[in-house]
Amino acid sequence: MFKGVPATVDFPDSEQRIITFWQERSIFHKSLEKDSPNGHYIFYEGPPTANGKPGVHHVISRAFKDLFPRYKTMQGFRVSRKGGWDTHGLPVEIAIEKQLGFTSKAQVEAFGIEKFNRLCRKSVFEYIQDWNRMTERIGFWLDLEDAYITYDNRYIESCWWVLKELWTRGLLVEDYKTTWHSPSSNTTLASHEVSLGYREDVEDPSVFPKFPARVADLADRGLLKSHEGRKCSLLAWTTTPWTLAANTGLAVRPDARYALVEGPGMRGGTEAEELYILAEDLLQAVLGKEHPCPLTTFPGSALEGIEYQPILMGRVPDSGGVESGWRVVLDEFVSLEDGTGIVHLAPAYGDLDLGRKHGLPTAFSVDLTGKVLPEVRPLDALEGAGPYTGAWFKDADALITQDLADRGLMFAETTVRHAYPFNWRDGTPLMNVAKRSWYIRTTHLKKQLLANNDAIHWYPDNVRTGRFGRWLENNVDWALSRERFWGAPLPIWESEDGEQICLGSVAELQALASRDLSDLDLHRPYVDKITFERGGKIYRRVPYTVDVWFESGAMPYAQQHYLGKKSGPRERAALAENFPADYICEAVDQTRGWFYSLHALATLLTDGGDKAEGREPGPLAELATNTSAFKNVIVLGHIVDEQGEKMSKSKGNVVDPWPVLDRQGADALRWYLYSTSPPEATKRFSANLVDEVLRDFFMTLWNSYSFFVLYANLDKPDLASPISVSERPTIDRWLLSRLNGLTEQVTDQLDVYDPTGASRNIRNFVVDELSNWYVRRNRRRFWKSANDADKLAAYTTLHEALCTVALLMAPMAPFVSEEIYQNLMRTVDPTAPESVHLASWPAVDKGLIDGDLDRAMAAVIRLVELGRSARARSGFKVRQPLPEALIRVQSDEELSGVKQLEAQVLEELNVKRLTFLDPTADFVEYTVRPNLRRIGRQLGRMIPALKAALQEVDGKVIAANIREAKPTVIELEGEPYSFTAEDFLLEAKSPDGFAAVEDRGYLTALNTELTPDLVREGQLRDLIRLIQNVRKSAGFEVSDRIDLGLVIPVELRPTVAEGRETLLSEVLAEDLSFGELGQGHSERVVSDGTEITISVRKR
RNA sequence: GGGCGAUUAGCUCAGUCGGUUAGAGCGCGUCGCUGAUAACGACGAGGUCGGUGGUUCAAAUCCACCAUCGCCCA
Repeated sequence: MFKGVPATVDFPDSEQRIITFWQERSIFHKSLEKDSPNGHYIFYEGPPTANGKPGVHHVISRAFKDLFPRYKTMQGFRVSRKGGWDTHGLPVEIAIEKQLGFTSKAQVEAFGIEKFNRLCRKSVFEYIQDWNRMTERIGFWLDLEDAYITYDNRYIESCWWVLKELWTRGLLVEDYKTTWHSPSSNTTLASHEVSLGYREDVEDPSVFPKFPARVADLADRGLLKSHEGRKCSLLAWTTTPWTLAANTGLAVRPDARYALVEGPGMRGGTEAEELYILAEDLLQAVLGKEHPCPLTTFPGSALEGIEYQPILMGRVPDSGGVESGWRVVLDEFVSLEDGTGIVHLAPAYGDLDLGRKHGLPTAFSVDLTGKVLPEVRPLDALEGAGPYTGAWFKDADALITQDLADRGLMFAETTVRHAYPFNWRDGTPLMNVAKRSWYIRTTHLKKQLLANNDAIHWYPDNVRTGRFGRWLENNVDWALSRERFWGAPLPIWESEDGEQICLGSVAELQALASRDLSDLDLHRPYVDKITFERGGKIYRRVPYTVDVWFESGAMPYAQQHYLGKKSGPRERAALAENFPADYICEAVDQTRGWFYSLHALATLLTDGGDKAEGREPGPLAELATNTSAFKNVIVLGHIVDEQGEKMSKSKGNVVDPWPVLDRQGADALRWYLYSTSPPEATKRFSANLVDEVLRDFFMTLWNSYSFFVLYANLDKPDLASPISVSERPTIDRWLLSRLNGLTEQVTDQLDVYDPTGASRNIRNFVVDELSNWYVRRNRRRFWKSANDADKLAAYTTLHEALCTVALLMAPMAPFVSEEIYQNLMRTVDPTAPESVHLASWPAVDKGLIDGDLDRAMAAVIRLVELGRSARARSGFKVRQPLPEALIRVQSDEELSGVKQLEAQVLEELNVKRLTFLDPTADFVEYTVRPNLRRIGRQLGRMIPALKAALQEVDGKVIAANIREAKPTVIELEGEPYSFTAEDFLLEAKSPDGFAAVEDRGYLTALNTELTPDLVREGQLRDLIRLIQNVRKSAGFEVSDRIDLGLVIPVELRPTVAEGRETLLSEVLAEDLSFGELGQGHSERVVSDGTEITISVRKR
C-alpha cells in the first residue's frame, strides 16, 4: 500500500518535512560514508562573505554547486563538501568605517587597529544564520560545521607557508607599482573604489610642451641639416603638467609617420621661427587647418634614441640610471587618436611599466600628500627650494604651464573635458603614482599558466580562450600587498637597513622571537608587535596585509591547514586526497578573482621547474605536476531583476529568495535556475517564471504520480514480480525505450556539465511523453476491472518510469525526487537505500532503446495531431466515431512502424479503420520541391532554374517515377540533369471530399460518412460522459459502485439497450433502471438538444 | 578606450553542417475534450530574427562595421 497522494500538493510544506527526514536520519552524513567504488570527486566551495543577507543571486551559485556533488555521489564517488567563509578585506573594513563615520585610514589608526579589527571580526558573521538557513532550505548539502574560515590562525598560517615557498623560489619580490593614490588621505585606493569615484566631464589642462631635441642626433640621421640654426622640438601633449618634472622619456609609435614642420613659437604666431616633430596624422589637429607642409616625413622608428633636454627638473633617486633617461623610445601603445603622437612618459606617475620596459629612470615631482617637491624647478633656476615647493599638485598645473610658456617651452595651452577619478569619499582628485609594493612574479610562469588553463574544462568553453585566456596572455605580476588592517598579514620582517626575511609558519617566528607564541592572534596589531633581533639588527614586520584574493586562492591548502613538509600526516593526506578539485562553480565576475587566484597559486606550487630558467620545482610538484587547482568549472551569468538591472544593495533591488521558497518551493526555484537558460546567460529573475515551472513541470509530474498511487492503491498490483518487458504491449516498450533514451541523454549531459539540457530533457519526457501521451493513452488500462497481465504491465511500466525519473531528477530537484522515491521505491522494496540520495544512478539498458519504435511513435503523434485538427474542421465531435482515417507518412519505414501502433491512432481519433497511403501513391496532386539539403551544394547556381522547372512539372509524374524507382530527368539551361527519389520532397495535397490536414509529408484525412451504428455509438459515449460527470458532482470516489437511473427520450432507448453492458461497466453501475432513483443524486442535463435526467446512488 | 558575451513573438527560450513555410512554453482570443491533471487538445492573433553592408543559387545562421545591454579591465 502506498501512502495516499492528494492530487494537489503544497511543495514547500513537503520540502520542510523532507529536510526534517534528512536531519533525523543523517542522510547527508551517510552519503559521505557510503561505498565509493569510484574514489573521490573533489569539490571546492568558493567562500562567500556573510556580512549581508543572501539574495536570490546567491541561491543560483549554491544550486549549481549542489548539483554535481549529488550526481557524483549517486555514481559511486565520495564527495566531501567542506564549507568556507571569506572574512577579510576591504568591503568589511569599509562597512565598519561607514559605521564609525570615518573617511580615511588615519582615523582608523587614531581609533586603534585593535578595536577596529575586533569590529570587523564581529561583523563578518552578522548574517551567518541567514546564510545557513538559506543553504539548508534550498537543499545545498555542505559541511558547515567544519567550514574553513579565512581569519582563522591556522588558515593564515597556511597562507604564510605558500608565501614562504614563493619567496624561497624568488617569486615573491618587492617593487614599484602604479597605483591610484588619494593624497588627501594618503591612501592607495582599491580599483573598485577608484571606479566609484570617476567623474565624467572634468575640466583639465591640455598642454603641448616642447622638448628641445639634440640637433646633432637629428642631423646624424639625416632628418635635419647639420647647419640648421633653428630650435627643433619634440612636441608632446599632456593633461597633467604637474608630472612634467618627472618626465624621463618620450614615446613614439614605430610604424606611424612623423613629420618635421616649421611653425611659430606658440600656436597663433605667424612666423615660422621654430621646427617641430610630431605625427603626420595630427598636424592639422595640433597646428591648425592651414599648417605648413612638412619639410620631411619619416617613420617613428627613425626617432629611436634621440636625446632631448628636460624642461623641468624633479627629484631623481641616486640609484636612478640617470644616464639612460630623456630620450625617445618606441612603443606600439602610442595612440594617434589625440595629442601629438609623442607621449610624455613620467614613470613615477602612471607610466611605470613603460619606464621599466624601456629602461627609463624614475623621477618624482610631488610627494604622497600631493605637495610639490622642493627639487622641482626650471633647469636654469638657482639652487635651493624650487618656486612651486609645497603647492598642491593640481594648483601647480597652472603655475608650471605659465612658467614654461614664459620660457618658450610651451607650444599651446588649452583645456579638455574628460573622465578623471576622485576620492569617492571626500571628492579630492587622485594621483596615479608609483609606490613600493610586493609582487608575486606570475609572469615568470606565464607559459605554464596558459598551458594549465588549456587543460581546464570551462563551461562555457569560450572563457578558456576568451575572458580567462586573454587575461592570462596579458598577465602582469600579481600585486599582493595592501596598506590595510583587516587581512592576513604579509609575513615579511625587515631590518632597519633593509634586510628582509619571510616566515612560513608561527614556529619559525617563535624560534626567532625566542618566546611562546601559541596564543598569538596573527592579525594586526598583535603580529606587528612581534620583533626580533638577528645578526645584531632589529627586525619589524612590514605594514602590509595581503590581497584577499590570495587568501581565497590558497584555500585548497589552507582549508587543510597544510604547511608542506612541516604538516602533520593528517593534513598531508587530506591535501593529497583533495587536490586538485574536479569541480567548482561561481559567477563570471570571479574570472579575475577566485578563478585566477586558485589557478595562479596552483600553477606556482605545482610548477615542474625549469632548469634553463634556473627555477626549482614547486613544493607540490611531487603531488601533482603542472596543474590548475580545478578541472571543471561552470561560469554563471548574473541574475538581474525583472527590469534587467543588476542587483545591488545600494539600488535596493536585491531579490529576497524567501517568498519564492515559501510559495513555490526550493525544487521549483532550482529547476527554474537550471533550465531557464544556459548557466552563463544573464538571467532576468521573475517569480512568475518560477510559477510557470511549478505548474508546467512539477504539477504535471505530481499528477502522474498521484494518478499512479490512486489506482495502485485500489488494485494492489504485485510490483515486486513484474512482467518481462518483451511480454508488455508495444506502448509500454515505447515508454521504456524513451525512458532509457532519456537516462542516456541526461547522463551524457550531466557528464559534460550541462544541467540545462538535462533538465529540459527530463521536463519534455515527463510532460509530453509520460503524462500527455503514455498516461492519457493508457488510462483505461488502469481503471478497467479485469486484473490481467496487461494491467500489471501498465502498472509496472508506469512505476518504473516514475522511479527512474525520480532518480534522474534527484541531483536537481532533491526534494520531490525524495518524496516519490520514498513512496514508490521504498514501499515496494524495503531493502532499497534509505534515501534517493544514497541510491545508485540509473544504468541505461541499451537493449530497451528502440529507435525505430521511437520514430514510429513520433509519427503516430504527428498523425494524431493532424487528425485532431481535421476533426475540429470537420465539425464532428471526438465522441462521434467516424468510419475511416486515411493517413500518409514520409517513408516506408515509418509506414510499417505506424502500422504496428495502429490501435493508438484508431482510439485517439475515434475512427473504425485506418487506410494507409503509400508515400508516393498516385492519390492526388503533389507539390514537388528540391531537397536542397541533399543536392543544394552540387547544383549551386542551377537551383533557381530547377525551382522554376519544378513549377511546370506534373507532380504525379515524379511520384510515378519514384514508385517505379526510375530517375527523373529535367533539362536545366539546356543540360539534362537526372534526379532520384531522395532528391525531391513530395507533398500530397489534400484529397477532395475528405476533412484532411497535411504538414511536411504527413497527412491525415477523415472519412465522415456516418452509419446508424456509428451514431448510436456516439450517443452512448456521450451518455457515459454525462453519467461520469454526475458521479463526480455527487462526490463519489472513482471506485464506488452505484445504481443508475435514467430518464431518456424514446430515440435513445435502442442505444441504451444495445450498449447496456458497456454502459454499466464504464460507470461502475450494478443496476440500471429507467426513472429517477429515490435517495439518490439526480441531475437534469441537456445534451445536443435532448433532455436527460440521470440519478446515481451509492450501493 | 580595450576585451568577452548577449540581442529571435508581449514574456522566457529553442533553432544542428547556411537549405524548403523560423519553432516551443507562458500569456491573449475562439472552439473543443475531460472520472489522473490547478490539466489537455484544435484554431487564431502576435516576428523588418537589433541595424547596415558584404559573401552565396540560398543567411536567424558566415564575414565586416554600427547600435543597445551586461560583465571584466583601463
